[in-house]
Amino acid sequence: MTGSGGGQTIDSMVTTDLLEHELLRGGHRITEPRRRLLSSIQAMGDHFTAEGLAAASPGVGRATVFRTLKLLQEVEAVCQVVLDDGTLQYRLTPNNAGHHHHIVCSRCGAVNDFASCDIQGLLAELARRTGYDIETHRLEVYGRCSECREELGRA
Amino acid sequence: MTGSGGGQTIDSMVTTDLLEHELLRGGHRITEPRRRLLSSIQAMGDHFTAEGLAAASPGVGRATVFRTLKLLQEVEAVCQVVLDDGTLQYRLTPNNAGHHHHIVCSRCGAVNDFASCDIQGLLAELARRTGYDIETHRLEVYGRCSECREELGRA
DNA sequence: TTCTATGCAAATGGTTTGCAGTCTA
DNA sequence: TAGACTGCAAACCATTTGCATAGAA
Repeated sequence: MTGSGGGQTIDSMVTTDLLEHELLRGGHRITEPRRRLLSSIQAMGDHFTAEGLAAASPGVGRATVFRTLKLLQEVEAVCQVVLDDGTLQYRLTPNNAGHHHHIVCSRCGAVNDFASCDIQGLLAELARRTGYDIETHRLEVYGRCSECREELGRA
Repeated sequence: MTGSGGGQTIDSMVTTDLLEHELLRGGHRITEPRRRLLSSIQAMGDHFTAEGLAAASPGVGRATVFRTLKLLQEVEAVCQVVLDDGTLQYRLTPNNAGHHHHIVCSRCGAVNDFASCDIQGLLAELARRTGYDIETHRLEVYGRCSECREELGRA
């Protein structure tokens, strides 16, 4: 269950391997606690909190959780998701995708990504109007995922 | 200096009055500490931090700063700005504008608003593709304001 | 063996809460 | 006067840091 072979889907195996690979590429070591964290991360699916990750990885110190999380961010293996209420969640970066955004379910917390950045036009005009040299942007979309909509509809 | 008459511009006076008005409309009282905070807020211009507001309002307790800040947010008189690094800033809501976004200078921290939400098309397609019922979104743009660009260019 | 990574616990930064006293409407 | 508001200090929560130890290369 915690190993990297088990009954996992090919996707999750690849994901874990990718994570380890990213760490190695960044010049970091693959240690037991890190392996456990990576495993927990992919077991938790599309989104997780630092707190949840710590809870799902007993025996791993809190500091290590945060240190590893920061490492994974540097290596761009995971990214932060800003929730509606300002809370932070984390998410596996999809296939090392570079720039992308999140659409978050405000009920169940599910996170999906989208890369289509049709705001380039908007940004260009914004740059023209404000005189800014635009570097980046942060776009998070909030709503109800289809599952939650169904559940609510039934209730 | 702390009063509402002083050498202030008409704009800032109006702003302060608007703030007081919003508080009243929300069923809240206008007290001395609050008056001081409102005054500090408009004196600080387009953006400020809780910390800065507290510093600019000596004699007003930290708790009151945060309580008032929360109040002003509820009344939609000020809004939060998420900085590049995840830090929070606050900003006067421009003319009670409803939905709007921020463009933040990553060097000097200046904040400007823009309301042009040309992402409706993007959001619509996103809704279609993901099955989400989209409620809101958060868009923050980061870059260098024209002044900072000039300064850097000169250096 | 060397140097990175870990765990613990204490420190931190930012924000919130409890409470008795103060002030506004 | 009644109840909202305040200041203080303590409580909180999430994250970070110091340090001695354990582990990977």
